[in-house]
Amino acid sequence: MENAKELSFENEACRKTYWHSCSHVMAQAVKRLWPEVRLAIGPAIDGGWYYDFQSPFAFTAEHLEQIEAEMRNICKEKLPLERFELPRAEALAFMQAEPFKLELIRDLPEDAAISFYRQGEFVDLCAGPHLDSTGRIKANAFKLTACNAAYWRGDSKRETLQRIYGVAFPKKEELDACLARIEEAKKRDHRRLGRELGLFLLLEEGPGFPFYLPNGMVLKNTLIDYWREVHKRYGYVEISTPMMLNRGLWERSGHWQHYKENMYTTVIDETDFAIKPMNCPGGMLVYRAEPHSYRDLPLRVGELGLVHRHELSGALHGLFRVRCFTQDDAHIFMTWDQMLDEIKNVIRLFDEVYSVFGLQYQIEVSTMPEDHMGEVEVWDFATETLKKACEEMGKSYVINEGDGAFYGPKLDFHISDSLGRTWQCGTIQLDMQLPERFELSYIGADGEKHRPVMIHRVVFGSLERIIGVITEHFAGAFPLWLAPVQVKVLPVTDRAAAYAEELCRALDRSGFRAETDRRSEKLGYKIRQAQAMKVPYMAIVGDRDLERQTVSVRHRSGKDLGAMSLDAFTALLQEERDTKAIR
RNA sequence: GCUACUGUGGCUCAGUCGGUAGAGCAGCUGAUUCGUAAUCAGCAGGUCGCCGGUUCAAGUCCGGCCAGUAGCUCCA
Repeated sequence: MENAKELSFENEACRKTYWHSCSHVMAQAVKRLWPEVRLAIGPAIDGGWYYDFQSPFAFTAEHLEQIEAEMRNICKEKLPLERFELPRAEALAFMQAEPFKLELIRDLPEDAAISFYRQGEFVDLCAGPHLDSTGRIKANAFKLTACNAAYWRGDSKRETLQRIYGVAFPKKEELDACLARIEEAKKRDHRRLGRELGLFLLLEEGPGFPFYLPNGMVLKNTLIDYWREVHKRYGYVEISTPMMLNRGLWERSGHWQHYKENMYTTVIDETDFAIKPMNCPGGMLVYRAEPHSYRDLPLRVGELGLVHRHELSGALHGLFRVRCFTQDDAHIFMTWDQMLDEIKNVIRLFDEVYSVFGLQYQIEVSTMPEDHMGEVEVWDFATETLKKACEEMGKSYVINEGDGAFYGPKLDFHISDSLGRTWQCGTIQLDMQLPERFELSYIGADGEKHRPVMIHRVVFGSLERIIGVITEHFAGAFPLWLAPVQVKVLPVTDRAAAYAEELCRALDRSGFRAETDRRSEKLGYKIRQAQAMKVPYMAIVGDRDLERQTVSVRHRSGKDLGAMSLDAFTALLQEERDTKAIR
């Protein structure tokens, strides 16, 4: 008989089975400790499992420890997990004490075989599969990581349940590594780094409205410079549309009817106005302002648009989810024939941008939702074109069934950072509706008016989100080209202060962001502070350097690059900056 | 918005059974001039998130708001 060590954790199905059994063991432990707690559902998820409970009291960290202890007992008891089936009526009777389970059973098809799993005194409604014994679970290699609220069936109008999350591995060392990763992620939290590095501020006076500090502004502007350079190369033009437009415009775009809850509105001269939550309607007006020829297409119009959305207070999260942000938007107007090539062109651009940051990504194709507008055939064609573009670019993708916008299917780019966490940033959304609503047209080769297709796309998602992502990805140690301060000049004594200032000015003239730390502190102290600010290079100058007209260069990695001439140092910096190297 | 939790000087935290606040770091001043991750001394800084209640007395108890954290919902 195989033992737990031989369990394959390589494949997803095996991991999910293991975690699913863990969730049953956890539920069993909870029922042993507090029989009055009601069971909802407990699936395996990416990286672990959860179980939702309805409990008369709130679970705390102490409760989780109690549950873990009981789970270890259950593992030691080596209870076999046995499957059995019951006809519907008996199943309902059997689960009568569990109202959530009853609801689940009632929602199963009339003729479905209703399966259960038993382990000792505990039985749960479950389709399986499971491990054959609770003894297979490594008792020292799991942990209950969190307890939080969740709605029954994900519906905010229904009961609020308590969800307990857990992680488990076949070996204790893997659990420890996982917990260490969680700790590392905390250290990289962009909200903490944002404060420490002087990037941005979030204040009570403006919930969800970030303030940019000088260092954050350098970072943001550098990203914008790069964005403009790339987009120019890919054939984009740039526009800017107003922050506030009248009600008629938002009614035409459909936002007034469908998005009003999220919009900030006001009245000016007895007319309703709304602050833009999206840039597209303004972009439509620009397109419509003059006639277009098929020769102009594809027309790629970029806009770094500042948008405001009244997000739910509980949804706000650092720079990842704010109420005011700059989308690196672009609207591309084209013919149906151009769609495939144009989408490939956008994917190419995304590829280039993400690789500069050393970010990997996974593409998701979101297909037609139930609540949609337009003909099914048009949707099919558009969706197939998105898939084909990925395939021709050699990109794999997963399908996200029914998750498209009501106006068209989309490609979502899920970026994964250096800790393997994923973030949704880039998206390419086909829009078959706005050109219709705004009656956009172009004159074809046949001299007739035609309706263009449009795509919305963002690479960064928003400047705020990408700043948050790369701050955590680089743990605040930005590559030279992005670093707010690139060189810190550190005089060892006051005798070298003037020389230090001179060096700093020379670096500035060469286009580098350099600062001098002239305080009469010891060198070690100044280095410590420069390190804390993650400044890429420290240019140390003392009597020796003064005498030989050199600079002693230290990299933030701790590496001492020794004394060199200013020219040599500048050349080194230039090479690293211009290649956007990650060091 | 919902559930749970949190809210003390710029930051990290202490404050015991309610008796009108402490530390370290950062800051400022002075001394020190010291070559690769913390020199020493002194000074200054808080109506304890806000409003109300209980009490002779509230940072400490109660209520309501606000903000934040974890998640749910939503999403760039």
